[in-house]
Amino acid sequence: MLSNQIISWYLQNKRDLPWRETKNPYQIWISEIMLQQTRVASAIDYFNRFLEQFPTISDLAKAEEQEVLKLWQGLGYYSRARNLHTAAKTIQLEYNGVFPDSYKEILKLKGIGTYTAAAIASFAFNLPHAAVDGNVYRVLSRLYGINKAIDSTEGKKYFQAIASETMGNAIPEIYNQAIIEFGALQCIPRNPKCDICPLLANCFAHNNAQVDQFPVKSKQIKTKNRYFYYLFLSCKNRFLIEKRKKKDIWENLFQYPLIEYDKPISTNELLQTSEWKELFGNNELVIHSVSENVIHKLSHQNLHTKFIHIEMDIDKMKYGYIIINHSDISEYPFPKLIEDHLNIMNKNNP
DNA sequence: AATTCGGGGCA
DNA sequence: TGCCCAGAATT
Repeated sequence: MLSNQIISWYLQNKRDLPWRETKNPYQIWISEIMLQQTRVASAIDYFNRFLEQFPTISDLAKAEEQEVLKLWQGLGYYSRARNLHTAAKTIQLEYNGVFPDSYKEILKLKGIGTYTAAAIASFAFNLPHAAVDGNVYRVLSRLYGINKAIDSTEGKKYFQAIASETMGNAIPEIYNQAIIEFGALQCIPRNPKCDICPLLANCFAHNNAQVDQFPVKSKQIKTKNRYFYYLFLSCKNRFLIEKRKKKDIWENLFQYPLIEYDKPISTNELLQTSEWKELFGNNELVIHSVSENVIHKLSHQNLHTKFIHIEMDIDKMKYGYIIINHSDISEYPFPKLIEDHLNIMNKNNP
């Protein structure tokens, strides 16, 4: 039986991962959120730090969002951290602090979709729900030669049904881990290890020399270019930041005052913009330096960025910005782009 | 149904 | 460089 073959492979090849040492639904929940669109290797340190600072649901629910985001700094997809915090407060209020133990209730929580609900339900409570993630799409599509697009509504529904069938009566908590691990280590995206695959004889993709044709995706990503001019306004050990509040990248993270333009412009042109004039008025300032163009690449955006280092009396800046000391950086969550610049400034001026 | 949300690893 | 990663929410 297929599920037994996969489980057998798993028991011989599985990795030791911190979230596999617990049945605590809270800890499993944290791991699953962190692992959304994120590699295992990237998540491990974040997982350990997070549980050290927030050992229980109650600790997380009582925290400030800013603390949660700070722990998430660098991991990306920050709505995960905001939703995690929201859901912790929901569990505290509506479930008396006890993590819900049914798929239906788990699915209601903010930031938990069908995959994560099935994962938690099976890993923590051994409930029979097939968890279908990117690994499972890849394994099943190759095994059965399924050419339905995994990013279409029809495809998702179809794969969910096939996944449930394939799971059969296998032990959910083990089977789900097994097929996911199989996809992560054995049936990997490029150059899968078919030469040592236990499912080789029954694999449609391999038997038809189409391993690189699965899974099928319909949409393709297109990237936009944005042009950021970050103003590093410093005076001795202090500088200005602001909180990003719009529904855009990095919501509720902090950054330097920003002038964004729809096309690249020179520093001289920047000085003529209405944004610049609005910002500084007649204040005296000295442009200490202008950085090289830093291209920060996100999945859907290329951020062409320059850091303008300006020395001035920052107490004369208009209301709306936060003046912080360099020693207080650890209290504010910053995007990687800003974090990198802060590290450079810190290295040059310790 | 299509778009948007980070950042890193790898051939 | 392009693709993908233990996806979900929003439009």
